[in-house]
Amino acid sequence: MAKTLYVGNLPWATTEEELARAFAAHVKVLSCRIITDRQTGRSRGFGFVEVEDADAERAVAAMNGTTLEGRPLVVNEARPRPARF
DNA sequence: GTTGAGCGTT
Repeated sequence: MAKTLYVGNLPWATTEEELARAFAAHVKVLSCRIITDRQTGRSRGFGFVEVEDADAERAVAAMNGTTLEGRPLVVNEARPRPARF
């Protein structure tokens, strides 16, 4: 089982690898995805991290409020997406 | 070459 976490307030130059490393230091990161602008391909400043169900709250408590690259991170549980038909 | 509140692709 896995839960998706919303990570906001990310620096423009932050990559998935850096985000995964930051979370991997506290919890097990199953997958990570940085949302990039489809038009320009640049980072939108936020992303999503997929972690274990039991590690979700731990990841939020460990990473939420911390600073990455000099910017305070905002970590919360991602909103459920409407399933596609 | 920029910006900064916000929830994403098959």
